[in-house]
Amino acid sequence: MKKLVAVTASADDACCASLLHDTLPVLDAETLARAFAALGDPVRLRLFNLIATAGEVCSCDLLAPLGKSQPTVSHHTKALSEVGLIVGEKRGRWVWWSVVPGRVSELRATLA
Amino acid sequence: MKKLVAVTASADDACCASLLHDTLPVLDAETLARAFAALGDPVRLRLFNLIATAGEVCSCDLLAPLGKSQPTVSHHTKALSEVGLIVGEKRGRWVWWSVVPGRVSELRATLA
DNA sequence: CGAATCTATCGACGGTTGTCAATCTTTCCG
DNA sequence: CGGAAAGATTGACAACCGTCGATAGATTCG
Repeated sequence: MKKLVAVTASADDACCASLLHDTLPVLDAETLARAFAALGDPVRLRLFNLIATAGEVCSCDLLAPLGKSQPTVSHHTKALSEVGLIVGEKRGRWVWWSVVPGRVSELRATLA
Repeated sequence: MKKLVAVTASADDACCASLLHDTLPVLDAETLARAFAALGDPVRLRLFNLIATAGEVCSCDLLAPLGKSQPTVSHHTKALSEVGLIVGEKRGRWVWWSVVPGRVSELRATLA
């Protein structure tokens, strides 16, 4: 562990002024990272992109474009919805998925 | 596997028109997803944010704010640089890290 | 009610990942 | 040269993740 405060004036033993403070609170980082991680799988990223492009998509139409089994697609939609990136509305037998614009904006703002 | 084309006019056996095509090429999704995954760890997201905020940071100043061991920080900087989000310039004994704006823009564009 | 269909859950398996201690490499300076 | 310091690499281990088959739940239709 590095010492946090230089008591004496000897600054030549450090490469720079240091004392960086976290602009991203640890708790927020945890939540944001979980959202980024949700997009960190190629299948899920394409899934997210399909929904974002189409506006509203039902699960049954995601199997063919993604080339994955039904349980796998269900697993991924759950992962994306758990971090708030998409939301599903059940209409009859089908579930219609759409993106949550506000949540996406938060991620974009983190990359400013 | 679901049939991709409805030969007959019986559309009542599907919930919608389907025939979604991938707007995100599979290969691009692979690369983009790896970048998002790199931001999908809380420590790495804070690390990235520290560098983005400070503009230029040397590795030795990242240990204290992150509270992680030197090998772990090195592991994370490597992960971020391998996906092109940050780049390190070696000056003498130290390595100075900075973000790659173009790469970050690509990620932001994916969230448009 | 009963059959059919869409979706979610469970269990399991193989692969990946975050972490640290120990060690090696590179660079500076006396 | 030789010691010191920064950073990278290696090895190991526990935890997590993507995937699928099988199964259960929910909803519509006959």
